[in-house]
Amino acid sequence: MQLRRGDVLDGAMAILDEYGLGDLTMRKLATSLGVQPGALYWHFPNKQTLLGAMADRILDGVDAPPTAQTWDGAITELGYRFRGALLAHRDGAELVAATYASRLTTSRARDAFVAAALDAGLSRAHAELTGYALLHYVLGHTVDEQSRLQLAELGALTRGPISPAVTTGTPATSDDDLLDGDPAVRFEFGLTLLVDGVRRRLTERTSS
Amino acid sequence: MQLRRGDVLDGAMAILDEYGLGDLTMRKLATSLGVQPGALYWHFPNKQTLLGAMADRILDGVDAPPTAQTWDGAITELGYRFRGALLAHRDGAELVAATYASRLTTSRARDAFVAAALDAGLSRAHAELTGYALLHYVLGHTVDEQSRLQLAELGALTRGPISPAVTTGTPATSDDDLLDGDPAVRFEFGLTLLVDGVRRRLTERTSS
DNA sequence: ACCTGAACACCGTTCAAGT
DNA sequence: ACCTGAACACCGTTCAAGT
Repeated sequence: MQLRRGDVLDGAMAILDEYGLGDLTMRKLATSLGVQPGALYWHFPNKQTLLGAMADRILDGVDAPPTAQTWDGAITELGYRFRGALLAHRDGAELVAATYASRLTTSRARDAFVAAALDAGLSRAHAELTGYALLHYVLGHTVDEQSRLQLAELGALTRGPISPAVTTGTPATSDDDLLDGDPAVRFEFGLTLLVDGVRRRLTERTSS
Repeated sequence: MQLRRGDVLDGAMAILDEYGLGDLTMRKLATSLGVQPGALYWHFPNKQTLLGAMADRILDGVDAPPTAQTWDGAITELGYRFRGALLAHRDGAELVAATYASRLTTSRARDAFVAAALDAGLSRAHAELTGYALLHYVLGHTVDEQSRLQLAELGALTRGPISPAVTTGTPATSDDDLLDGDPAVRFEFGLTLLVDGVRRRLTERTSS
C-alpha cells in the first residue's frame, strides 16, 4: 500500500490527538505509518509545512457564513466556532497560533470576521482592523484556556489514583477552574467587550 | 570565576537578542559561558524554568502603576507598555506567550490591567475578566506583529544585497507593512475596541 | 514515482566523579 | 558547592541507492 499525502496528514492528526504536539515527531509519525522517516519528505518538504496543513484541517469550515441574523450575533457565532475548532484537538490552539505566526496556513478565518464587520456597517479599513483584533483575541484566549485545561488534566492524573468512576459523575472541573472561573464565561466577556467596541464605532458614525 | 544564576540569565538573554529563540539551546548557552552543558543544571532545574526567568526579566516593570490621569488612558498606557516590553527583545512575544501557557512566569502584568479596570469602576469579577481579555489581546497581537516583523527582516535580507545606506534613509517599512498597514495602528484599534467595551459596561451601570 | 538505509549535525537531561 | 566528562535517548533533514 503506497502512502499518500492524506495518509500522512491523517496519521499526524491521530498522533496530535492522542499524544500532543510535543510528541508529534517526524520519526514517531513515520513509525506509526510503517515507513522510514525519510519517506515523509517526499510528501511534505518539511515539518513546518505539515503543521500548516494540520492547521488548515483544524480550521476547516470555521470561515463558513454565520447563520445568526444580527451582525453582533454573527461575530459572536464566528468567535465561538473558531474557539471550538481549536479546542477540538489536543494542542489545537498552540498549533494554529504557531502556524499563523509562520504564515503557513491558508485558512480564511480572519476574512470571515472581516466580512461580519463589514455587514455590521464598518468601513473596509475598520473591518480589516476589527478582523485582526478578533483573531488575536480568540487565539490569545484559547491558547491560554487550552494550556490550563491540559495542565489541570495532568495535575489530576498526577495528584493520585482516584477511582475513575468518581470523575464520571462530577463535571470535569479542576482546582484551577474553580479559582479562575469558567473559561467560557471569560471568553464570552472579552468577545462582548470587542463587539461593544464595534457597536460604539457604529453609533458614532450614525450620530455624526 | 564561578558562574552565578544571574550570569546564566544574562547569557541567555544575549543569545535571545542576537540569534533568537530557536538558537537558544542549553548547549550553545553553555559554550557561550565557557562551561559544560551539565553545569547549567546546577543553576536551573531545566530549560523551561530558565525561559520563565527570562520572561520575568522581559516583563520587569510593566506592572508599575500607570501615570495617566484617566482610567482609559491608564489601560492604554499599560497596553502599550506591555507590547513595548515584548517587542524590545527578539522573539520576546513568543517567549512570553509560551511561558504564560506553562505558568512559569511570576509577572503581575495582568494584575496591573485588573487594577486599572477596578479604577475605572468595574466590579472585581468584571475587572478580572477584563484583565484576561486585555492580556490575551496584547499577547495575541504582539506575537503576530513580531513574527511578521522578523519574517520581513528575513525577507529583506534574502531578497538581496541592497546597500545598507539606502535603508538608513527610508523608514523601516517592508512589503508586508505596506499591504497590512501599520502594526501600531492595528494595535491601537483593537485596544480602543476593548476600552470602548469597558466604557459601555460603565455607562450601563450608571444609567440603571 | 516513491521509499530505504544510513548518515549528519544536532538536541535536553542525567549523574558519577572530580575539585 | 559547583563543575566536568561522558553518556542516554532522542531530534529534523538529506541523499545516494534501490524498486
